[in-house]
Amino acid sequence: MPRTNRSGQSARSVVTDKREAILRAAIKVFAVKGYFNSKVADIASEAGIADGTVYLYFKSKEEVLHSIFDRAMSEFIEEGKREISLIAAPEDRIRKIAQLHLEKLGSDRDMAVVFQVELRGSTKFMQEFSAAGFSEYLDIIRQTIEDGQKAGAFRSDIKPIVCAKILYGALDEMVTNWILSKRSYPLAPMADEVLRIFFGGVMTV
Amino acid sequence: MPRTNRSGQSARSVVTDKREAILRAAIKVFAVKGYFNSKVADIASEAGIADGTVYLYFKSKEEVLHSIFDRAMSEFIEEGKREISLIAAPEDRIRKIAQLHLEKLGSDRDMAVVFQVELRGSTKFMQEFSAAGFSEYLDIIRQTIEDGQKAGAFRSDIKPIVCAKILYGALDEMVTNWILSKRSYPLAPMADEVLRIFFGGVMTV
DNA sequence: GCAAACTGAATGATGGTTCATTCATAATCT
DNA sequence: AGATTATGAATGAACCATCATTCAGTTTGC
Repeated sequence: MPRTNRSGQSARSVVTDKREAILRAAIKVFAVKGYFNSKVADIASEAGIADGTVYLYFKSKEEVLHSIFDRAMSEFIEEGKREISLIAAPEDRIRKIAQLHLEKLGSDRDMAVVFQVELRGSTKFMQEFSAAGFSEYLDIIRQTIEDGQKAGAFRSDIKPIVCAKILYGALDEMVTNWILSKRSYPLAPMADEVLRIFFGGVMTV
Repeated sequence: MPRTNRSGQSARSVVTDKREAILRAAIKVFAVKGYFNSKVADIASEAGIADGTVYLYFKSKEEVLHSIFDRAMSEFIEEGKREISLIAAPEDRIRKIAQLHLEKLGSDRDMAVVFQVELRGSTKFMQEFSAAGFSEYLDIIRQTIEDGQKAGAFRSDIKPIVCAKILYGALDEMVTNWILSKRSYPLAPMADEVLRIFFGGVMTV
């Protein structure tokens, strides 16, 4: 039962709303039960619609999962690029990336679970995701490191791409641990700890 | 058809062999198709036995996956502890851990895929795995860092546990990238690159 | 009143698990 | 030693619960 549009709200926005509702419901259901253990009926029920309605908006259960990734990733990349363009120093850019990464995932636990867990549930998904947004993200980090090397801020005896993977891996592990932790704590502040080691290393000077 | 026991080899070793065969087959099948997309029939076929035989050695498909983790992880931890006990300096111990981590996973791609991908396919598995071996592994790293801090080799303004997660996360990302990469390259040498940054940081001094 | 949106029961494929049966080998008997 | 019986590992066809997907009918919006 589409929401009555008192004003000029057209069918277009209703469609968007329902699509949105299905995606939100799917994120929640996937986060709790896992992709393979989630039934389409679960998603429909969570969204308060009939099973068949899901298929009016998505071709298949798998497409629902894909849509979740695509939307979240392109939003994230877009915001990231925008924020970064406002910052000059590579060092500060890296700091902003780390903060954004942890803020975004730390502010939506269900989404974080889907990203950290479901995305990695099959090499197939990982390959597809990798092709889609992940490699672009990694490349932004890589490029920033490279700029930092040219500017003399970062050591030049390390490969930028390896460096980018290390930072990503460290952040990623913070998120995974945060998800699995029984205790509840804010994720974003971990960025500082990660950066302190990433920038300065663990050895005493 | 049990192998004839010319000597004192009893049924015991036959049982172990077949269990082993099933586990090896499962690792291969899971690595290629993913846990949820693998049929028990696939595993049986790969092992050259009948479907039902799998259930003579394992309670369920899920127990097969669990056994893979348990065995591999306890072997790895055991070997790690042994090797580390021979080394005195915390810095060298960390180096050895990183090398072992990448050597082990780099020497068995199928096993690596199962560990990097299937293990993370559901929060349930992750929780169980976490309880089992992962937290012990992380704790070994943590303890080593702590020793290093006491010995004055590592900075004391960083939490050992966070530090351990960062190292683990970085190594883990190396493995994941190695798995997904189309190119084939040796994984173990990446340890040096990771350690250079982990120890010294990326900033110019 | 008709087109679009929605419903949810029915369908059909899938695949984990079971179990009646087979058969090679070991144990026992003569 | 040879014949007979017992054992239990192995088999694989069949069972049946589980969903993803479909579609004929209903409701809603204009």
